[in-house]
Amino acid sequence: MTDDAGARTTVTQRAIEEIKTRIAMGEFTPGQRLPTERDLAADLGLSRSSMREAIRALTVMGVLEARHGAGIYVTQLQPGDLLETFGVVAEISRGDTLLHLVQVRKILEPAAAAAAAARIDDEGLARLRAEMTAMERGANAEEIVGHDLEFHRIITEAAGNPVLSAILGGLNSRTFRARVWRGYREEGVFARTYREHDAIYRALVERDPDGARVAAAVHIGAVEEWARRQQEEEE
Amino acid sequence: MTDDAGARTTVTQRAIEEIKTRIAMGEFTPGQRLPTERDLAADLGLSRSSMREAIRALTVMGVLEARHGAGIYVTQLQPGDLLETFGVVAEISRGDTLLHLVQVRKILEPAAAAAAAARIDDEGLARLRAEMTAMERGANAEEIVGHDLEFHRIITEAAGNPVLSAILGGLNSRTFRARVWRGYREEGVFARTYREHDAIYRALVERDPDGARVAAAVHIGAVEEWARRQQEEEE
DNA sequence: GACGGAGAGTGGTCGTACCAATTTTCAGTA
DNA sequence: TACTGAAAATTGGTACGACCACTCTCCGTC
Repeated sequence: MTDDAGARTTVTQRAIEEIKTRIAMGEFTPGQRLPTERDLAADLGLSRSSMREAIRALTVMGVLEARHGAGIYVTQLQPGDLLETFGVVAEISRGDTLLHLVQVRKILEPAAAAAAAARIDDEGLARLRAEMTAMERGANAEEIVGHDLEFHRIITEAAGNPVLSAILGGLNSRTFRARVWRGYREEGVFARTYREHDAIYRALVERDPDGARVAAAVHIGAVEEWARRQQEEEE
Repeated sequence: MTDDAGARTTVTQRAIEEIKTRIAMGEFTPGQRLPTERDLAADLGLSRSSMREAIRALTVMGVLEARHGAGIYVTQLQPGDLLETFGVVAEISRGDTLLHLVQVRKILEPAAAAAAAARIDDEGLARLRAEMTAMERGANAEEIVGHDLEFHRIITEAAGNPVLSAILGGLNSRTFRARVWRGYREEGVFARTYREHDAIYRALVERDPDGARVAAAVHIGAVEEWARRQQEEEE
């Protein structure tokens, strides 16, 4: 406040950057309990209120976790933590961005399916089978969405890249998924989806990366068609 | 505080969700000025301090922007806004996650290069040429890093998908890039990088999507080798 | 009409008091 | 001595009020 470093910034933003830097430099490590809010505020030279704002920001970013009465902890800093807010883009976007988002999925999901074809174990395959069955039996859209999500999540996990999982997890948020299912008004869409899931599943069973890649691309292609229609309706 | 919805949450978190919902439902629109902090707090039934924490969180998420003395605004909600914190994963990660991050780039950058081959205009090509020249003339690592980043950014922009641009923007953060360049200790690495950039550039000039895809994959493959060595050294 | 200054409004910061959840300490009992 | 339960202390969460720093609007003057 007395001294501005040329750029107009806030003490809270400075505290955010300082904590991030200390983490990046290894001074604060994954899972570590930090000093108390009060001590951090004193250490970094700002009020407790402003420090709380910084902590809230870092919490939302997945860097810190506040436990009421117990202290402030650095998260494990896993991609799942750090990309927690990634889903907001899927929740909020419409029109153009929705389409662009699906097009990114069209790049990533075939690659994930190909990697999964090489790596998925028998338990993973059994769980995929179970999700497909549960989807068939689904009583309502919400249940179907849940199993649809789980089907994709199992494949993505099997690909073995947590960054990829976190990104696809965000792109595949429940809210977004429910929008897609609600947007499917034509008859026969469930049957087609089931067939597409089955094609992916069979390629995984055969350990056929290219087959899985193509099947996933066809499947996402249908979602892309939907998103393109959404975009056109909004114009 | 008087009424908990089963799950233990905070009034601040509730306010965050409420604002997000109002945006997703179209009640608050891109670029709109929101009611004042004081009014929002009264409207949502919490204190101004807690409301400020919520606003800070939404600001860091790229959903809102606070202008000192002028009010709180909804951002344009573009992918570049909403994925602003995406870069934290690149800034903080090391070891395994660094490698996984590069592997995601290895999926996305070839796809971006292929799309760019179909779409880039003459101006884009000229700018790529200029960045390659500037990189050759770079006086120090920082300058080289800047032009390296810009080279990749031009290609990604030319692909025409803002979600993809934002993701690769985050994966390609300056901090991360500087780490890679600092990690390059062998001789000849600059020359190889230049050759790889040139191969990408030539494929773009030829409007050859597959050529661009392969050239980009080779280029990222080298970064992957570096990340793999980083991981092994840390074990 | 243009410019400058004053006042009002609004975000940013600080400090204090108190509440809500967790952890630690202490006393009592077996 | 060890264990348990209650009380005290600690720590995050919330609210409030005062004041500072910045922006915007309005009004007066040239």
